[in-house]
Amino acid sequence: MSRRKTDRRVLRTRRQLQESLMSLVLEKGYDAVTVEDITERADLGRTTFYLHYKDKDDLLLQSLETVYDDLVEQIQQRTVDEWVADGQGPWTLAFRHAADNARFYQIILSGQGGSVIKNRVQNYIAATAQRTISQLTQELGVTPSVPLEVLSHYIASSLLGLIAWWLQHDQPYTVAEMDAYFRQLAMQGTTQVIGIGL
Amino acid sequence: MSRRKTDRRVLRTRRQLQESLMSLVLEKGYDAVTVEDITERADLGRTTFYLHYKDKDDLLLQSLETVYDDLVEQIQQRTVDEWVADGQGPWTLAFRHAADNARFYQIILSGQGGSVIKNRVQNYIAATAQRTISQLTQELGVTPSVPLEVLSHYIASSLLGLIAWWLQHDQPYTVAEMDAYFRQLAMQGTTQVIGIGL
DNA sequence: TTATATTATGAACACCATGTTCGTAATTGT
DNA sequence: ACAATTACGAACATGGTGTTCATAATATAA
Repeated sequence: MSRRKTDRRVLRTRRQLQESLMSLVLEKGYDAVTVEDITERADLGRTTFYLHYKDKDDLLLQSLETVYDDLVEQIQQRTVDEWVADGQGPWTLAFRHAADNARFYQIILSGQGGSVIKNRVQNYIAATAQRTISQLTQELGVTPSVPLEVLSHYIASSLLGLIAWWLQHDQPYTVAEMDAYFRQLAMQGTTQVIGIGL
Repeated sequence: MSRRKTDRRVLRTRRQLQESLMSLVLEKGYDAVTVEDITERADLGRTTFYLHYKDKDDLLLQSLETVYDDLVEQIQQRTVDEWVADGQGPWTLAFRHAADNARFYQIILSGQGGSVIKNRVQNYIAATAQRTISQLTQELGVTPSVPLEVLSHYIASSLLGLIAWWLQHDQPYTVAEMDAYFRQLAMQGTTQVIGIGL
């Protein structure tokens, strides 16, 4: 007993299902993919799918969590001081990651993709942002004039919104440009960006 | 001949379908509503639905357009000077409109609601913002340091994102507070909001 | 290696929503 | 009143979902 998740079959099955979904999304879009499509490509019985996941959304969300583990590590490895020193922010990595998996996010973020997905990703970003900002303000001993939650969700939605727009228009600007634009908008505000004095 | 859309039956049918959808969404959510639900409540044959709309999304989108006509008029009736003079922006109306139809947008914007809906609304806001900003910069004779499209989509996504968060958390702040927060964030930027000098 | 528990299988099933067809009835504008 | 349009409803084909169950395959622990 107490043989938790060591069973090779389980790991193998889940990995195949995740890979199958990813590749199918790139070919047919998200909505068009059926559970049977997935299991067929994975060389598994359709019944097996429901042995591991509740539905298609469930599979995608768990897959994304796996994917994000890399990103989270990258972000958390750098200290706040380093971000400030670089004059960059965690969003640089976000733009890069999005560009690397452009076709995938183009579909997922289009809204065509699963219904709840985009919101989940946004909440994830917001939570990360909140942690970072909270840490930053404590180190500097300052107090934001806007509730932390409002602040973090503002950043998360604008960042994800820009990324979605950027990808859907086939990246009309480089990663560096988008990073610069976002930095100006988020940090200095639209007033200065537009060119109005104060 | 040339009796375009004057037929009472057509107008009556479409109005009933729209009203039925709206009320059903408030009761069951968006996904849970079926075409039969709609036609049943509207006292119409299911076949009739397909005589007017392609599917559920089609009906919702056309309904929203109707709803937005009011909002657009309100916004366009005020000149840029008036907005600047007030120290407000069109977003004030957006927060108010959202609050007035809170339960509806709570569902629609949750992502649970139709897949493409949220994106459409966002694009609509972005387009409106772009028109407004374009007009503003021409009057003032300034040139933004960020492409207009980037700017407008930044504003649109952050505004809609904040509204969505605000509604999903049952409006933890007043309209006035949210308006003030958004104004600070959008215009002055996060740097000043957080409390970092420059 | 053997025993036992776990997992994969595939056929079958019930279910439900979708979108279309077609002949008929009702209503409308002229 | 007449011709055109629209609403009707029953029927049908389609297709995906999620579940059940008996059976086979496979992994783990002893």
